[in-house]
Amino acid sequence: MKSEFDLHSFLPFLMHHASEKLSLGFRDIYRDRYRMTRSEWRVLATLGQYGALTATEIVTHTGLHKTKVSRAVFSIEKRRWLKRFQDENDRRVHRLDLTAQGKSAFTSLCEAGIAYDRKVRDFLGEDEFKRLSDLLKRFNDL
Amino acid sequence: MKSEFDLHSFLPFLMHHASEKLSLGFRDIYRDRYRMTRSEWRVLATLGQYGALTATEIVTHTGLHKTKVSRAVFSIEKRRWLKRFQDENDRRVHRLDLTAQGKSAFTSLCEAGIAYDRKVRDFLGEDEFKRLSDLLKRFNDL
DNA sequence: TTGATATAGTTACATTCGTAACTGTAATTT
DNA sequence: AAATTACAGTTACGAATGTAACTATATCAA
Repeated sequence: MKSEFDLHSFLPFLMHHASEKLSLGFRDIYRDRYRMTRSEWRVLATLGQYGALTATEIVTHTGLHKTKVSRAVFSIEKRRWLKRFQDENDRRVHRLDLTAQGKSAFTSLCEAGIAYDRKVRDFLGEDEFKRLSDLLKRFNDL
Repeated sequence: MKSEFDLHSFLPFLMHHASEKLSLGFRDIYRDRYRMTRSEWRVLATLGQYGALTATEIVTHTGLHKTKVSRAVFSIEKRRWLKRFQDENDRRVHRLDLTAQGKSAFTSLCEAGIAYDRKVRDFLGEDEFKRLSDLLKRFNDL
């Protein structure tokens, strides 16, 4: 009814759509190539990038819920893509470290990620791409 | 490991985070005020904005999966916020129309939406806000 | 020290989700 | 008109999710 409100111009709606489009485009890759979920991909990417971490550190890096991390770690472990090492000083903690297989999957997906990134960059244009990235980063402070 | 890939600069990741931040900020409002889910809010907003529609039309407008629409319509109907009218020419189809209660909930959430929009606009600045909206719209063509 | 509190990580449970299969109706082909 | 195909919408089912409760360990306070 009347009112100045328009769902299609509402930023949360707009943002969600763009985000889904973008996420799903890349999800097809890790899903088809390795049958991975998004949580699994993120955990793999974080471990690949930073080396051995604890589950809590992965939560901090990714913003994933700790139960998602717990489950993702479990299923990555089942594939033998990572190993746990109990921390000697604090026995609650496990260091999680990618195996050679895990690293090689990570490398393969990194390449795909870089290619995907290039595709999006070409689509938006270099300047706009940069502008968008910067704008999105500001939301961390919202 | 080496490689130029950085998850925190990866656009799908960046976008997802910004999107979640933004969506959840507004979700708190319709969730706390009416115990609604995101799908329900979107269906309500679409019917509120466009008047009576069929489920399929709602799918087209919102991009929601048809099962989500089906379920959201069912639960909005249960609250007596909408009524169904069977189409006379095509008995597969139902026109969905908000009741007075539904309209008043829509109006109330519209106001909240406009206020939220203003908040985000103030945060980003008018120019940046506009720029971001335009950039996001481009993803429809990706 | 012991008792209380905090933290790392997992698990149980109820809810939500997406895929695919289904029901009922309409449109098209033979 | 009968058979086939297409479409609107719902439902069944398995997978994924979030909340809250839990286990085990560590830290802090009395």
